[in-house]
Amino acid sequence: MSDTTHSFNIENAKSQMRKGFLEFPVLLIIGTSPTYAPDILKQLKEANLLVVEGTLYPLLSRMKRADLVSYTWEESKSGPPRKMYTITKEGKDVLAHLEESWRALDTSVNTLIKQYEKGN
Amino acid sequence: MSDTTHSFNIENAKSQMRKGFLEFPVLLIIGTSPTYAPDILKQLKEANLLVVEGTLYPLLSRMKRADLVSYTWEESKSGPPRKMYTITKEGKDVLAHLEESWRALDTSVNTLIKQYEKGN
DNA sequence: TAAGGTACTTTGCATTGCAAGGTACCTTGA
DNA sequence: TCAAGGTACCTTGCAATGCAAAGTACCTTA
Repeated sequence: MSDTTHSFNIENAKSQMRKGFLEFPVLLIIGTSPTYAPDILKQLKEANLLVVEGTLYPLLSRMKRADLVSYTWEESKSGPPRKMYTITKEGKDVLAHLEESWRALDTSVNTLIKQYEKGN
Repeated sequence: MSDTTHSFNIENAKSQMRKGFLEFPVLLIIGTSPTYAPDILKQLKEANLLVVEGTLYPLLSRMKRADLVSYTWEESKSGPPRKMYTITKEGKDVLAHLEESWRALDTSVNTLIKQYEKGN
């Protein structure tokens, strides 16, 4: 019930998968290994999922607010301190649902593509 | 250059793939065979891509405005006339780009998933 | 000819993505 | 030592999407 107050409601994971797509890859990256924003941007870029600061920072804030991730400040040898993000237990649960939704979407779309190509 | 005036600019097909995802499956459906809105809704539902009228109709209008689809009125034996949508030449071109973007996205995400699962 | 089904449209809101601009910390080298 | 440049984080304002809900209009049929 308390889930309805924020946007990471598991029940509409499928809807979320379409509306706000980026939380999925970002959560995957943080889930793989704790990181901070500029590194996430770099990884997204390497994966050909271009995202910019103005998109990522608000997204991270939302995920923090929804308790999908947590962060600790960590000193750097080359500049100001970094917010190192780590996935939470709840984040892992949501991630599992997002992954399921992704696979369903993947299957659906690829089916539509096959139908399209069958007709030339 | 005139492409920048509407939202189906091929150059940001990749960005579009994330922001407005639905145009891709809808264009696939219309491209496979001419149809009208309620039938598109039915096909999307069968593909587990739930969409509602309030989303689909404006999307169809946008695609019409961008010349990705055209329509003709067609009489029905069970109610008011229908707007039968057909994909245009330009629509097929855009669809090819969207498909390419989709495959890239598909690969990227599945790579991130594998990396995540490798670390447990 | 009224009732109900089918089809299309519009309005208003919440949310996302992004460009652009801003703040603050830290290192380095002149 | 302190200015310059790099790194990191944050915010604001706009355009666009997704959706619920309400509305219009056509057509069949009982």
